[in-house]
Amino acid sequence: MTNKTTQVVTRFAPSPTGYLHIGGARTALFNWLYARHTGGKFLIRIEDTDRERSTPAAVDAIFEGLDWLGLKGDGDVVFQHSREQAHKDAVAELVAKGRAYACFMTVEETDAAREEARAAGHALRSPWRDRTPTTEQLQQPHVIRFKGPLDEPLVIDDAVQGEVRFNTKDLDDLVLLRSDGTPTYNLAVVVDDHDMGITHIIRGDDHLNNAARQSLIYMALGWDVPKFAHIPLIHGPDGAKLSKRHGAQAVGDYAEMGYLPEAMRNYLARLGWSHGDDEIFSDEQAIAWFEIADINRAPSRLDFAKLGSVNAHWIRACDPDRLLGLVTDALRHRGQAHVGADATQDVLRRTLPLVKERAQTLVQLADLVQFALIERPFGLDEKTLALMTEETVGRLKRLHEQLAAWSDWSTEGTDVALKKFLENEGVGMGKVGPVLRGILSGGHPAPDISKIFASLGQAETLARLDTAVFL
RNA sequence: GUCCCCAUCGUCUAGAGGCCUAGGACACCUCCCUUUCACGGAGGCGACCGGGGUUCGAAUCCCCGUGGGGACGCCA
Repeated sequence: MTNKTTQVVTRFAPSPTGYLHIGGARTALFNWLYARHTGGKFLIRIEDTDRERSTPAAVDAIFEGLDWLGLKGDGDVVFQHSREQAHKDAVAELVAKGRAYACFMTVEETDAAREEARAAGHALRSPWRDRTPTTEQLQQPHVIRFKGPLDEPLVIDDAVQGEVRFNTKDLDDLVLLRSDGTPTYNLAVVVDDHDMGITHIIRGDDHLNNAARQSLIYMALGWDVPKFAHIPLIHGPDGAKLSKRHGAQAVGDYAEMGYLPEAMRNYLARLGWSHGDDEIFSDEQAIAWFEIADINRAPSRLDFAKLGSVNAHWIRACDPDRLLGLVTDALRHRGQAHVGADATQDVLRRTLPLVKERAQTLVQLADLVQFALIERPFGLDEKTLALMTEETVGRLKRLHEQLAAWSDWSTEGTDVALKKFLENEGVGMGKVGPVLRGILSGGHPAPDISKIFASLGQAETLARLDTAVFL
Protein backbone atom coordinates (compact mmCIF):
# COMPACT_ATOMS: atom_id res chain seq x y z
CA MET A 1 0.00 0.00 0.00
CA THR A 2 1.11 3.51 -0.69
CA ASN A 3 1.05 6.20 1.91
CA LYS A 4 -2.17 7.93 2.75
CA THR A 5 -1.11 11.49 2.11
CA THR A 6 -0.97 11.10 -1.65
CA GLN A 7 -3.91 9.12 -2.87
CA VAL A 8 -3.34 7.11 -5.99
CA VAL A 9 -5.31 8.29 -8.99
CA THR A 10 -5.29 6.19 -12.14
CA ARG A 11 -7.14 6.66 -15.36
CA PHE A 12 -8.27 4.91 -18.48
CA ALA A 13 -8.17 7.20 -21.48
CA PRO A 14 -9.46 5.61 -24.67
CA SER A 15 -9.95 7.48 -27.91
CA PRO A 16 -13.48 6.94 -29.18
CA THR A 17 -12.76 5.77 -32.68
CA GLY A 18 -14.27 2.30 -32.33
CA TYR A 19 -15.32 -0.38 -29.89
CA LEU A 20 -13.51 -1.17 -26.63
CA HIS A 21 -10.57 -3.28 -27.69
CA ILE A 22 -9.55 -6.29 -25.63
CA GLY A 23 -6.15 -4.72 -25.04
CA GLY A 24 -7.79 -1.53 -23.87
CA ALA A 25 -9.99 -3.59 -21.59
CA ARG A 26 -6.95 -5.04 -19.88
CA THR A 27 -5.37 -1.62 -19.55
CA ALA A 28 -8.57 -0.39 -17.94
CA LEU A 29 -8.61 -3.43 -15.67
CA PHE A 30 -5.05 -2.86 -14.47
CA ASN A 31 -5.79 0.78 -13.73
CA TRP A 32 -8.94 -0.22 -11.92
CA LEU A 33 -7.20 -2.94 -9.92
CA TYR A 34 -4.40 -0.66 -8.89
CA ALA A 35 -6.75 2.09 -7.80
CA ARG A 36 -8.81 -0.40 -5.79
CA HIS A 37 -5.71 -1.97 -4.33
CA THR A 38 -4.39 1.32 -3.05
CA GLY A 39 -7.73 2.71 -2.03
CA GLY A 40 -7.35 5.36 -4.68
CA LYS A 41 -9.45 6.56 -7.56
CA PHE A 42 -9.99 5.26 -11.06
CA LEU A 43 -11.00 7.92 -13.57
CA ILE A 44 -12.14 7.73 -17.16
CA ARG A 45 -11.30 10.25 -19.81
CA ILE A 46 -12.42 10.18 -23.40
CA GLU A 47 -9.67 11.41 -25.70
CA ASP A 48 -11.69 13.00 -28.42
CA THR A 49 -9.37 15.76 -29.55
CA ASP A 50 -9.52 14.33 -33.04
CA ARG A 51 -13.00 15.50 -33.90
CA GLU A 52 -12.84 13.89 -37.31
CA ARG A 53 -12.47 10.36 -36.07
CA SER A 54 -14.31 10.46 -32.76
CA THR A 55 -17.94 9.42 -32.78
CA PRO A 56 -20.69 9.36 -30.14
CA ALA A 57 -21.42 5.79 -31.14
CA ALA A 58 -17.87 4.84 -30.25
CA VAL A 59 -18.18 6.58 -26.90
CA ASP A 60 -21.29 4.51 -26.20
CA ALA A 61 -19.57 1.34 -27.31
CA ILE A 62 -16.68 1.97 -24.96
CA PHE A 63 -18.92 2.56 -21.97
CA GLU A 64 -20.97 -0.46 -22.86
CA GLY A 65 -17.80 -2.51 -22.82
CA LEU A 66 -16.60 -1.06 -19.53
CA ASP A 67 -20.00 -1.57 -17.93
CA TRP A 68 -20.12 -5.16 -19.02
CA LEU A 69 -16.65 -5.72 -17.61
CA GLY A 70 -17.79 -4.12 -14.39
CA LEU A 71 -15.23 -1.32 -14.45
CA LYS A 72 -16.83 1.86 -13.24
CA GLY A 73 -15.02 5.13 -13.02
CA ASP A 74 -14.95 6.90 -9.66
CA GLY A 75 -15.58 10.44 -10.80
CA ASP A 76 -17.23 12.24 -13.66
CA VAL A 77 -16.06 11.23 -17.08
CA VAL A 78 -13.82 13.84 -18.64
CA PHE A 79 -14.18 14.59 -22.30
CA GLN A 80 -10.89 15.90 -23.51
CA HIS A 81 -12.51 18.04 -26.14
CA SER A 82 -14.24 20.09 -23.46
CA ARG A 83 -10.91 21.06 -21.94
CA GLU A 84 -9.60 22.88 -24.96
CA GLN A 85 -9.20 26.16 -23.15
CA ALA A 86 -7.05 24.64 -20.44
CA HIS A 87 -4.88 23.12 -23.13
CA LYS A 88 -4.49 26.45 -24.88
CA ASP A 89 -3.68 28.19 -21.63
CA ALA A 90 -0.90 25.72 -20.99
CA VAL A 91 0.51 26.37 -24.44
CA ALA A 92 0.38 30.12 -23.86
CA GLU A 93 2.32 29.56 -20.69
CA LEU A 94 4.93 27.53 -22.52
CA VAL A 95 5.29 30.22 -25.17
CA ALA A 96 5.65 32.86 -22.47
CA LYS A 97 8.35 30.78 -20.83
CA GLY A 98 10.16 30.41 -24.10
CA ARG A 99 9.47 26.69 -24.14
CA ALA A 100 7.28 26.72 -27.22
CA TYR A 101 7.37 28.61 -30.48
CA ALA A 102 5.47 29.40 -33.63
CA CYS A 103 6.54 27.37 -36.63
CA PHE A 104 5.58 28.46 -40.12
CA MET A 105 6.72 25.46 -42.10
CA THR A 106 4.17 24.01 -44.46
CA VAL A 107 3.38 20.32 -44.28
CA GLU A 108 5.57 19.74 -47.33
CA GLU A 109 8.45 21.69 -45.87
CA THR A 110 8.09 19.73 -42.66
CA ASP A 111 8.29 16.42 -44.47
CA ALA A 112 11.40 17.49 -46.31
CA ALA A 113 13.02 18.80 -43.16
CA ARG A 114 12.22 15.56 -41.37
CA GLU A 115 13.93 13.53 -44.07
CA GLU A 116 16.93 15.74 -43.87
CA ALA A 117 17.10 15.58 -40.11
CA ARG A 118 16.91 11.80 -40.14
CA ALA A 119 19.73 11.59 -42.60
CA ALA A 120 21.73 13.79 -40.25
CA GLY A 121 20.99 11.44 -37.36
CA HIS A 122 18.58 13.43 -35.28
CA ALA A 123 14.92 14.29 -35.05
CA LEU A 124 13.17 17.10 -36.89
CA ARG A 125 14.31 20.60 -35.99
CA SER A 126 12.33 23.56 -37.13
CA PRO A 127 14.24 26.57 -38.44
CA TRP A 128 11.73 28.66 -36.49
CA ARG A 129 12.97 27.31 -33.23
CA ASP A 130 15.18 30.27 -32.53
CA ARG A 131 13.47 32.98 -34.52
CA THR A 132 11.19 35.60 -33.17
CA PRO A 133 8.30 36.04 -35.57
CA THR A 134 6.98 39.52 -36.30
CA THR A 135 3.41 40.47 -35.58
CA GLU A 136 2.64 40.25 -39.28
CA GLN A 137 4.09 36.80 -39.51
CA LEU A 138 1.91 35.69 -36.64
CA GLN A 139 -1.11 36.49 -38.79
CA GLN A 140 0.00 33.73 -41.12
CA PRO A 141 -1.02 30.09 -40.57
CA HIS A 142 1.34 28.34 -38.18
CA VAL A 143 1.57 25.66 -35.55
CA ILE A 144 2.97 25.95 -32.07
CA ARG A 145 5.77 23.54 -31.36
CA PHE A 146 7.32 22.49 -28.10
CA LYS A 147 10.90 23.59 -27.67
CA GLY A 148 12.72 20.61 -26.30
CA PRO A 149 16.35 20.18 -25.27
CA LEU A 150 18.53 19.49 -28.30
CA ASP A 151 20.91 16.86 -27.02
CA GLU A 152 20.45 15.72 -23.48
CA PRO A 153 20.01 12.37 -21.83
CA LEU A 154 16.52 11.69 -20.56
CA VAL A 155 15.56 8.88 -18.22
CA ILE A 156 12.02 7.65 -17.73
CA ASP A 157 11.67 5.66 -14.55
CA ASP A 158 8.98 3.27 -15.61
CA ALA A 159 7.30 1.11 -12.99
CA VAL A 160 7.16 -1.83 -15.37
CA GLN A 161 10.00 -1.33 -17.80
CA GLY A 162 12.53 0.08 -15.38
CA GLU A 163 14.81 2.95 -16.30
CA VAL A 164 14.39 3.70 -19.95
CA ARG A 165 17.05 5.94 -21.44
CA PHE A 166 16.47 8.34 -24.28
CA ASN A 167 18.38 11.20 -25.77
CA THR A 168 16.47 14.31 -26.66
CA LYS A 169 18.19 14.47 -30.03
CA ASP A 170 15.85 11.70 -31.11
CA LEU A 171 12.81 13.60 -29.94
CA ASP A 172 11.42 16.19 -32.31
CA ASP A 173 9.73 19.41 -31.30
CA LEU A 174 6.24 18.11 -31.34
CA VAL A 175 3.26 20.15 -32.38
CA LEU A 176 1.24 21.45 -29.44
CA LEU A 177 -1.34 23.46 -31.32
CA ARG A 178 -2.35 22.67 -34.87
CA SER A 179 -2.59 25.39 -37.48
CA ASP A 180 -6.32 25.54 -36.81
CA GLY A 181 -5.52 26.30 -33.20
CA THR A 182 -6.69 22.99 -31.72
CA PRO A 183 -4.52 21.16 -29.21
CA THR A 184 -2.85 17.87 -30.05
CA TYR A 185 -2.92 14.64 -28.11
CA ASN A 186 0.49 14.84 -26.49
CA LEU A 187 -0.24 18.23 -25.07
CA ALA A 188 -3.79 17.50 -24.03
CA VAL A 189 -2.78 14.31 -22.23
CA VAL A 190 -0.24 16.09 -20.11
CA VAL A 191 -2.52 18.95 -19.16
CA ASP A 192 -5.45 16.66 -18.41
CA ASP A 193 -3.46 14.13 -16.45
CA HIS A 194 -2.02 16.96 -14.41
CA ASP A 195 -5.34 18.69 -13.82
CA MET A 196 -7.08 15.44 -12.98
CA GLY A 197 -4.39 14.72 -10.42
CA ILE A 198 -3.34 11.47 -12.05
CA THR A 199 -0.52 9.91 -10.04
CA HIS A 200 -0.03 6.71 -12.03
CA ILE A 201 -0.30 6.40 -15.77
CA ILE A 202 -0.77 2.74 -16.61
CA ARG A 203 -1.09 2.34 -20.34
CA GLY A 204 0.06 0.35 -23.33
CA ASP A 205 3.67 -0.11 -24.26
CA ASP A 206 3.04 1.73 -27.50
CA HIS A 207 3.10 4.96 -25.50
CA LEU A 208 6.55 4.45 -24.05
CA ASN A 209 8.08 6.84 -26.56
CA ASN A 210 5.40 9.38 -25.84
CA ALA A 211 6.29 9.21 -22.18
CA ALA A 212 9.63 10.76 -23.00
CA ARG A 213 8.12 13.63 -24.91
CA GLN A 214 5.39 14.11 -22.36
CA SER A 215 7.74 14.18 -19.44
CA LEU A 216 9.58 17.05 -21.11
CA ILE A 217 6.34 19.00 -21.25
CA TYR A 218 5.64 18.30 -17.58
CA MET A 219 9.06 19.59 -16.67
CA ALA A 220 8.75 22.67 -18.87
CA LEU A 221 5.50 23.49 -17.15
CA GLY A 222 7.09 22.94 -13.76
CA TRP A 223 4.76 20.07 -12.93
CA ASP A 224 5.53 16.80 -11.18
CA VAL A 225 5.88 13.94 -13.61
CA PRO A 226 3.46 11.14 -12.69
CA LYS A 227 4.60 7.55 -12.32
CA PHE A 228 4.56 5.78 -15.64
CA ALA A 229 3.81 2.09 -16.03
CA HIS A 230 3.89 0.86 -19.59
CA ILE A 231 2.35 -2.55 -19.96
CA PRO A 232 3.14 -4.83 -22.89
CA LEU A 233 0.60 -5.21 -25.63
CA ILE A 234 -1.55 -8.27 -26.10
CA HIS A 235 -0.83 -10.27 -29.24
CA GLY A 236 -2.91 -12.74 -31.18
CA PRO A 237 -2.38 -16.50 -30.82
CA ASP A 238 0.27 -16.32 -33.56
CA GLY A 239 2.31 -13.68 -31.78
CA ALA A 240 1.49 -10.87 -34.16
CA LYS A 241 -0.22 -7.69 -33.16
CA LEU A 242 -3.90 -8.24 -32.52
CA SER A 243 -5.86 -7.58 -35.66
CA LYS A 244 -9.08 -8.39 -37.45
CA ARG A 245 -7.85 -11.71 -38.70
CA HIS A 246 -7.55 -12.95 -35.13
CA GLY A 247 -11.28 -12.58 -34.79
CA ALA A 248 -12.68 -11.21 -31.58
CA GLN A 249 -11.18 -7.90 -30.59
CA ALA A 250 -14.07 -6.04 -29.04
CA VAL A 251 -15.09 -6.96 -25.52
CA GLY A 252 -18.63 -7.08 -26.85
CA ASP A 253 -17.58 -10.04 -28.98
CA TYR A 254 -16.58 -11.89 -25.85
CA ALA A 255 -19.89 -11.18 -24.21
CA GLU A 256 -21.61 -12.56 -27.26
CA MET A 257 -19.45 -15.66 -27.29
CA GLY A 258 -20.70 -16.42 -23.81
CA TYR A 259 -17.85 -15.44 -21.56
CA LEU A 260 -18.66 -14.16 -18.09
CA PRO A 261 -17.31 -10.75 -17.12
CA GLU A 262 -15.72 -12.14 -13.97
CA ALA A 263 -14.01 -14.80 -16.07
CA MET A 264 -12.81 -12.13 -18.42
CA ARG A 265 -11.39 -10.11 -15.54
CA ASN A 266 -9.72 -13.19 -14.12
CA TYR A 267 -8.21 -14.20 -17.44
CA LEU A 268 -7.15 -10.71 -18.45
CA ALA A 269 -5.60 -9.99 -15.08
CA ARG A 270 -3.56 -13.18 -15.34
CA LEU A 271 -2.41 -12.23 -18.81
CA GLY A 272 0.77 -10.30 -18.15
CA TRP A 273 0.41 -10.15 -14.41
CA SER A 274 0.81 -12.86 -11.85
CA HIS A 275 0.62 -13.58 -8.17
CA GLY A 276 2.75 -16.69 -7.82
CA ASP A 277 0.98 -19.72 -9.24
CA ASP A 278 -2.53 -18.47 -8.63
CA GLU A 279 -4.70 -18.99 -11.68
CA ILE A 280 -8.27 -18.70 -10.51
CA PHE A 281 -9.02 -15.78 -8.24
CA SER A 282 -11.86 -13.50 -7.28
CA ASP A 283 -11.96 -9.75 -7.77
CA GLU A 284 -11.29 -9.34 -4.07
CA GLN A 285 -8.17 -11.44 -4.30
CA ALA A 286 -6.97 -9.66 -7.43
CA ILE A 287 -7.45 -6.33 -5.71
CA ALA A 288 -5.63 -7.47 -2.61
CA TRP A 289 -2.74 -8.88 -4.62
CA PHE A 290 -2.31 -6.42 -7.46
CA GLU A 291 1.07 -4.73 -7.59
CA ILE A 292 2.51 -2.95 -10.61
CA ALA A 293 5.85 -4.60 -9.87
CA ASP A 294 4.29 -7.96 -10.69
CA ILE A 295 3.34 -6.96 -14.21
CA ASN A 296 5.41 -8.75 -16.83
CA ARG A 297 7.57 -7.02 -19.36
CA ALA A 298 7.04 -9.31 -22.33
CA PRO A 299 3.98 -9.16 -24.56
CA SER A 300 1.56 -12.04 -24.12
CA ARG A 301 -0.70 -13.92 -26.46
CA LEU A 302 -4.38 -14.47 -26.26
CA ASP A 303 -5.23 -18.12 -25.64
CA PHE A 304 -8.85 -19.05 -26.09
CA ALA A 305 -8.36 -22.52 -24.65
CA LYS A 306 -7.26 -21.06 -21.36
CA LEU A 307 -9.93 -18.40 -21.43
CA GLY A 308 -12.43 -21.20 -21.92
CA SER A 309 -11.20 -23.14 -18.94
CA VAL A 310 -11.28 -20.06 -16.73
CA ASN A 311 -14.76 -19.31 -17.97
CA ALA A 312 -15.86 -22.88 -17.23
CA HIS A 313 -14.81 -22.36 -13.65
CA TRP A 314 -16.84 -19.19 -13.27
CA ILE A 315 -19.87 -20.73 -14.95
CA ARG A 316 -19.85 -23.44 -12.29
CA ALA A 317 -19.42 -20.86 -9.59
CA CYS A 318 -22.22 -18.70 -10.96
CA ASP A 319 -25.30 -18.08 -8.86
CA PRO A 320 -28.10 -20.30 -10.25
CA ASP A 321 -30.60 -17.51 -10.73
CA ARG A 322 -28.11 -15.33 -12.50
CA LEU A 323 -27.04 -18.22 -14.69
CA LEU A 324 -30.64 -18.89 -15.57
CA GLY A 325 -31.00 -15.30 -16.69
CA LEU A 326 -27.79 -15.38 -18.71
CA VAL A 327 -28.70 -18.60 -20.48
CA THR A 328 -32.19 -17.32 -21.13
CA ASP A 329 -30.65 -14.27 -22.78
CA ALA A 330 -28.33 -16.44 -24.82
CA LEU A 331 -31.27 -18.55 -25.98
CA ARG A 332 -33.26 -15.48 -26.91
CA HIS A 333 -30.25 -14.14 -28.73
CA ARG A 334 -30.28 -17.20 -30.96
CA GLY A 335 -33.93 -16.72 -31.72
CA GLN A 336 -35.64 -18.91 -29.15
CA ALA A 337 -38.10 -16.26 -28.10
CA HIS A 338 -40.36 -18.53 -26.05
CA VAL A 339 -37.79 -19.35 -23.38
CA GLY A 340 -39.18 -16.81 -20.98
CA ALA A 341 -42.37 -18.82 -20.40
CA ASP A 342 -42.82 -20.08 -16.85
CA ALA A 343 -42.84 -23.74 -17.82
CA THR A 344 -39.66 -23.33 -19.85
CA GLN A 345 -37.98 -21.42 -17.07
CA ASP A 346 -38.81 -24.31 -14.75
CA VAL A 347 -37.23 -26.76 -17.15
CA LEU A 348 -34.14 -24.61 -17.42
CA ARG A 349 -33.92 -24.17 -13.67
CA ARG A 350 -33.93 -27.94 -13.28
CA THR A 351 -31.61 -28.63 -16.19
CA LEU A 352 -28.89 -26.05 -15.73
CA PRO A 353 -27.33 -27.56 -12.60
CA LEU A 354 -27.22 -30.90 -14.39
CA VAL A 355 -25.29 -29.69 -17.39
CA LYS A 356 -23.41 -26.58 -16.39
CA GLU A 357 -20.20 -28.40 -15.56
CA ARG A 358 -19.96 -29.50 -19.17
CA ALA A 359 -19.86 -25.99 -20.64
CA GLN A 360 -17.05 -23.56 -21.22
CA THR A 361 -19.27 -20.77 -22.48
CA LEU A 362 -22.87 -19.67 -22.17
CA VAL A 363 -23.30 -20.46 -25.84
CA GLN A 364 -22.27 -24.05 -25.18
CA LEU A 365 -24.60 -24.10 -22.22
CA ALA A 366 -27.41 -22.98 -24.48
CA ASP A 367 -26.59 -25.94 -26.70
CA LEU A 368 -26.50 -28.35 -23.80
CA VAL A 369 -29.94 -27.38 -22.71
CA GLN A 370 -31.61 -27.92 -26.08
CA PHE A 371 -32.48 -31.55 -25.44
CA ALA A 372 -34.82 -30.44 -22.68
CA LEU A 373 -36.41 -27.66 -24.70
CA ILE A 374 -37.39 -29.45 -27.88
CA GLU A 375 -41.09 -30.00 -28.29
CA ARG A 376 -42.93 -33.21 -29.00
CA PRO A 377 -43.40 -34.79 -31.36
CA PHE A 378 -39.91 -34.93 -32.74
CA GLY A 379 -38.52 -37.62 -35.01
CA LEU A 380 -35.82 -40.07 -34.05
CA ASP A 381 -32.45 -40.04 -35.71
CA GLU A 382 -31.44 -43.02 -37.83
CA LYS A 383 -29.11 -44.46 -35.28
CA THR A 384 -31.83 -44.61 -32.68
CA LEU A 385 -34.37 -45.86 -35.17
CA ALA A 386 -32.06 -48.73 -36.04
CA LEU A 387 -31.98 -49.73 -32.38
CA MET A 388 -35.75 -50.04 -32.13
CA THR A 389 -36.02 -53.76 -32.51
CA GLU A 390 -39.08 -55.63 -31.36
CA GLU A 391 -37.22 -56.80 -28.31
CA THR A 392 -36.17 -53.27 -27.41
CA VAL A 393 -39.60 -51.80 -27.94
CA GLY A 394 -41.08 -54.41 -25.63
CA ARG A 395 -38.45 -53.56 -23.07
CA LEU A 396 -39.13 -49.86 -23.36
CA LYS A 397 -42.83 -50.49 -22.80
CA ARG A 398 -42.02 -52.28 -19.59
CA LEU A 399 -39.73 -49.42 -18.62
CA HIS A 400 -42.54 -46.98 -19.27
CA GLU A 401 -44.77 -48.99 -16.99
CA GLN A 402 -42.24 -49.06 -14.21
CA LEU A 403 -41.39 -45.38 -14.49
CA ALA A 404 -45.04 -44.43 -14.45
CA ALA A 405 -45.28 -45.99 -11.02
CA TRP A 406 -42.06 -44.44 -9.73
CA SER A 407 -42.37 -41.41 -7.51
CA ASP A 408 -38.87 -40.17 -6.69
CA TRP A 409 -37.78 -38.03 -9.65
CA SER A 410 -34.57 -36.69 -8.25
CA THR A 411 -31.43 -37.65 -10.16
CA GLU A 412 -30.60 -40.18 -7.45
CA GLY A 413 -34.13 -41.53 -7.41
CA THR A 414 -34.39 -42.09 -11.15
CA ASP A 415 -30.96 -43.65 -11.06
CA VAL A 416 -32.26 -46.24 -8.63
CA ALA A 417 -35.33 -46.81 -10.79
CA LEU A 418 -33.18 -47.40 -13.82
CA LYS A 419 -30.87 -49.80 -12.00
CA LYS A 420 -33.81 -51.78 -10.68
CA PHE A 421 -35.28 -52.02 -14.11
CA LEU A 422 -32.05 -53.30 -15.61
CA GLU A 423 -31.82 -55.84 -12.83
CA ASN A 424 -35.30 -57.10 -13.50
CA GLU A 425 -34.62 -57.31 -17.21
CA GLY A 426 -31.32 -59.02 -16.61
CA VAL A 427 -29.48 -56.77 -19.04
CA GLY A 428 -26.75 -54.17 -18.84
CA MET A 429 -26.98 -50.48 -19.48
CA GLY A 430 -25.52 -50.98 -22.91
CA LYS A 431 -28.77 -52.63 -24.03
CA VAL A 432 -30.97 -49.75 -23.06
CA GLY A 433 -28.79 -46.66 -22.71
CA PRO A 434 -28.18 -45.69 -26.32
CA VAL A 435 -31.75 -46.09 -27.48
CA LEU A 436 -33.18 -44.41 -24.42
CA ARG A 437 -30.80 -41.50 -24.88
CA GLY A 438 -31.85 -41.16 -28.49
CA ILE A 439 -35.52 -41.22 -27.67
CA LEU A 440 -35.32 -38.75 -24.81
CA SER A 441 -32.83 -36.31 -26.26
CA GLY A 442 -33.97 -36.17 -29.85
CA GLY A 443 -30.37 -36.51 -30.88
CA HIS A 444 -29.18 -33.47 -28.98
CA PRO A 445 -26.23 -33.67 -26.62
CA ALA A 446 -27.48 -34.72 -23.20
CA PRO A 447 -26.12 -35.70 -19.79
CA ASP A 448 -26.46 -39.03 -17.95
CA ILE A 449 -29.81 -40.72 -18.46
CA SER A 450 -30.89 -40.35 -14.87
CA LYS A 451 -30.11 -36.67 -15.22
CA ILE A 452 -32.20 -36.53 -18.36
CA PHE A 453 -35.08 -38.01 -16.37
CA ALA A 454 -34.63 -35.44 -13.66
CA SER A 455 -34.40 -32.64 -16.14
CA LEU A 456 -37.48 -33.57 -18.14
CA GLY A 457 -39.58 -34.57 -15.17
CA GLN A 458 -41.86 -37.57 -15.01
CA ALA A 459 -44.63 -36.39 -17.30
CA GLU A 460 -42.36 -35.30 -20.13
CA THR A 461 -40.15 -38.37 -19.80
CA LEU A 462 -43.14 -40.69 -20.08
CA ALA A 463 -44.59 -38.67 -22.92
CA ARG A 464 -41.39 -38.83 -24.92
CA LEU A 465 -41.16 -42.57 -24.28
CA ASP A 466 -44.77 -42.88 -25.28
CA THR A 467 -44.50 -41.15 -28.62
CA ALA A 468 -41.43 -43.14 -29.52
CA VAL A 469 -42.69 -46.53 -28.50
CA PHE A 470 -46.27 -46.32 -29.68
CA LEU A 471 -45.80 -44.54 -32.97
C1' G B 1 16.56 3.34 -41.69
C1' U B 2 16.63 5.63 -36.52
C1' C B 3 15.06 5.22 -31.42
C1' C B 4 12.90 2.22 -27.52
C1' C B 5 11.29 -2.37 -25.26
C1' C B 6 11.22 -7.62 -24.76
C1' A B 7 13.18 -13.03 -24.68
C1' U B 8 11.68 -19.83 -19.26
C1' C B 9 7.54 -25.87 -21.81
C1' G B 10 2.87 -25.02 -27.82
C1' U B 11 0.38 -20.84 -24.62
C1' C B 12 0.01 -17.98 -19.76
C1' U B 13 3.53 -17.98 -16.13
C1' A B 14 6.69 -19.24 -11.06
C1' G B 15 11.72 -18.01 -10.55
C1' A B 16 14.74 -11.55 -7.96
C1' G B 17 23.01 -16.04 -7.64
C1' G B 18 22.98 -21.65 -4.56
C1' C B 19 16.02 -24.11 -2.32
C1' C B 20 16.05 -25.71 -10.00
C1' U B 21 17.96 -33.07 -11.82
C1' A B 22 13.46 -25.48 -13.39
C1' G B 23 7.44 -25.54 -10.31
C1' G B 24 2.09 -24.50 -11.61
C1' A B 25 -2.09 -23.68 -15.07
C1' C B 26 -4.15 -24.33 -20.04
C1' A B 27 -3.45 -27.40 -24.32
C1' C B 28 -1.78 -32.28 -25.90
C1' C B 29 -1.02 -37.90 -25.03
C1' U B 30 -2.10 -42.51 -22.01
C1' C B 31 -4.98 -44.99 -18.48
C1' C B 32 -9.24 -45.12 -14.99
C1' C B 33 -14.53 -43.82 -14.34
C1' U B 34 -18.60 -44.55 -18.15
C1' U B 35 -24.90 -45.69 -22.00
C1' U B 36 -22.83 -40.91 -25.59
C1' C B 37 -20.24 -36.36 -24.95
C1' A B 38 -18.23 -34.02 -21.07
C1' C B 39 -16.75 -33.59 -15.92
C1' G B 40 -13.61 -35.93 -12.48
C1' G B 41 -9.15 -39.01 -10.96
C1' A B 42 -4.01 -41.03 -11.95
C1' G B 43 0.18 -40.66 -14.96
C1' G B 44 3.06 -38.64 -19.20
C1' C B 45 5.25 -35.33 -23.03
C1' G B 46 7.32 -30.58 -22.80
C1' A B 47 11.28 -24.76 -21.80
C1' C B 48 15.77 -21.34 -19.35
C1' C B 49 17.15 -18.13 -27.88
C1' G B 50 22.84 -18.44 -29.10
C1' G B 51 27.79 -16.99 -27.73
C1' G B 52 31.05 -14.72 -24.51
C1' G B 53 32.08 -12.90 -19.70
C1' U B 54 31.49 -11.92 -13.88
C1' U B 55 31.31 -15.62 -9.81
C1' C B 56 33.30 -21.05 -5.87
C1' G B 57 28.35 -21.18 -8.22
C1' A B 58 23.82 -18.09 -13.28
C1' A B 59 17.38 -19.21 -15.82
C1' U B 60 18.69 -15.24 -12.55
C1' C B 61 24.12 -10.03 -13.23
C1' C B 62 27.09 -7.71 -17.69
C1' C B 63 28.35 -7.57 -23.10
C1' C B 64 27.58 -9.08 -28.17
C1' G B 65 24.57 -11.55 -31.58
C1' U B 66 19.85 -13.45 -33.12
C1' G B 67 14.72 -13.32 -32.95
C1' G B 68 10.07 -10.82 -31.70
C1' G B 69 7.41 -6.27 -30.66
C1' G B 70 6.58 -0.98 -30.40
C1' A B 71 7.43 4.11 -31.86
C1' C B 72 9.05 7.51 -35.40
C1' G B 73 2.12 12.49 -37.91
C1' C B 74 -0.70 19.46 -37.74
C1' C B 75 -3.65 10.37 -35.18
C1' A B 76 -4.59 9.09 -30.46
